[in-house]
Amino acid sequence: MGRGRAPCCAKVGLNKGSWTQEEDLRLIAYIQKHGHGNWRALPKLAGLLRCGKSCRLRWINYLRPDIKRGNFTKEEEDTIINLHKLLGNKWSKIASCLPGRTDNEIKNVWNTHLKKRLTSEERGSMSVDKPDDSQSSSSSSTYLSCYAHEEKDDPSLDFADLSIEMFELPMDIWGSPQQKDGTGDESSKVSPCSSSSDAMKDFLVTPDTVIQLESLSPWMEEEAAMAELTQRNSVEAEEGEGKSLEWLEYLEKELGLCGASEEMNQGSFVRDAAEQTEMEEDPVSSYFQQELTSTYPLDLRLS
DNA sequence: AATGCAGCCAACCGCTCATAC
DNA sequence: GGTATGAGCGGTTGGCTGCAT
Repeated sequence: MGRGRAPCCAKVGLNKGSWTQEEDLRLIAYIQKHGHGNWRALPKLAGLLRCGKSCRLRWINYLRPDIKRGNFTKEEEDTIINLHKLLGNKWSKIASCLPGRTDNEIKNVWNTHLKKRLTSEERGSMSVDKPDDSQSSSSSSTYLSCYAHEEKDDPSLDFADLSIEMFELPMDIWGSPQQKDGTGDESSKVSPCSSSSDAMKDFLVTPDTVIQLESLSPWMEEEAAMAELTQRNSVEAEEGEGKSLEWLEYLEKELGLCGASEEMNQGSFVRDAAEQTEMEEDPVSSYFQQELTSTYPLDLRLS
């Protein structure tokens, strides 16, 4: 084990750098339809000139429906700091304690804000607890809240609702695109290669997305035809809502959020005895038991 | 208005881990 | 048990953006 390995794919002729809106759409559309059983094969099947790794990263860090965008709350920052004390640079583990946040995001926040904040605090500037964080830690200028959620500073954010709402967005794309955000996005310009934030924003907001999708790869046309057939043959296919729920369940499974929404709905997180025991031995769970027991829907799968 | 600089974030790279054969 | 492969993780970096001069 652990011998390292050859690159996940021949990188010749593959795109690198920022993802375009079209690439995002392809990826989302493909995963929405087929899931991501095999990352390595996915780009080819989806008609993407990317390596599987890149697709995975893009999905996990940006396109996943349950990504919580926006500023980190004070609570989240504190959680990160405390967990970092316990775990060190185990970003994925820390991320697993912060629903909707990715390891990459947390790592960035740590490196850019929290580390500095801690350093300055350690220097004895404790008395000057400047709300500098609010500006720095969030980098609000570039942190696009592309889903146009009002930021809830409440860490007990309704994760289930968030999941469902976000998850439904792509479905809208296929059917009736809606403007999720009532604010009316003035910046509806498509920036072809930018910053993914823009791509995503456009993807979500622009009502013309369906047209854009129609112009995508051949497989999508085939898929459309197949879908039509399926629609005739399957009652279930006509149940958009049912499909949505299935997809949500699938996504939750895939993303390890299994049962999160149910649990949230029930207002309690029931774990079996084994898990409980495991958690008790775990510094992270100890932390949460002490500090945040009822706050976050934990999905601690610490190895 | 132009330029330089610093901050920030998305994406890449290289490695390890997990698992199937 | 050894090997091949897929997936995941953490560190690093490229480039965009905003601010200061």
